[in-house]
Amino acid sequence: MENSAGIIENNKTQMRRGVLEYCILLILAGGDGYASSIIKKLKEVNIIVAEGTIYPLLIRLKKLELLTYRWEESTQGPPRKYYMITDLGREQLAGLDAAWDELAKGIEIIRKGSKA
Amino acid sequence: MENSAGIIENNKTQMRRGVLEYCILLILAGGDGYASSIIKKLKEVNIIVAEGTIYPLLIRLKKLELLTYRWEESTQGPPRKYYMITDLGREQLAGLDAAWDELAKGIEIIRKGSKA
DNA sequence: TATTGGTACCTTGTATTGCAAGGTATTCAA
DNA sequence: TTGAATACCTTGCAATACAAGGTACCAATA
Repeated sequence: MENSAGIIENNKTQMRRGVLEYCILLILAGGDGYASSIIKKLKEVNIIVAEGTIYPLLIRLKKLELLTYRWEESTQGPPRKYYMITDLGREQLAGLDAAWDELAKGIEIIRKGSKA
Repeated sequence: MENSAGIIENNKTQMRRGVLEYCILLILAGGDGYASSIIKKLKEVNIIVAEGTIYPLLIRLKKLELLTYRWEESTQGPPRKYYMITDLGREQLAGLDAAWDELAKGIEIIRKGSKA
């Protein structure tokens, strides 16, 4: 699928890219969560992510020691892997905050310029 | 390079991803330009892009008929390929505007929530 | 007439990574 | 014991940013 009609959908996917790690760290900075709960939170703000995206991502962030996890029993099914942000994770998150702000600002400037 | 020290740099790259097509359309909506002039404009707002990124991208957008180009002589060197946005390009740009707004809004919400 | 520097174009190969699709395991209720 | 819901995870594909390397044009200078 590579006709111009599909560009928007494709680009939404691309825009999510790179922002996802940031979003996960943001969400976990506000409280522990497991894969499904994170997906749900993202969906609530219209950022749609697939399971196959989240799991490898959480594993990667854990390897980088930005996250850790603990197992917790659930009354609703199998045990859940609750992820928690680490101190290092919070440190990196601050950097990502700045990176996002810079990007958003840059785009804002271009946007204003393009209307002139 | 995949230690936690490199995460920020890596993520800045990832954040650019998907936003780049949007930026190029935005810039060209404000006036025609050629590869180097686009790179320069992006650099002015701290969005750093390599040549090897821009050229394939312009070619792709041209194939999708969001852009066209004309050759124009330069007094400063070889002729330049000036890209122009098409009507279809403007149409798609409107969609990308909306996609960006939605993403930015989503992140803003998560951000506020994570500080609570 | 070289040669050098600046500008501009483009391609190839690699690494990253989102996602669709497919798979396993646990709990509970019918 | 069967089915639905919930949770976990992996494999393979496709998209794409970038580093590195290459070609070509123009003007000034040696």
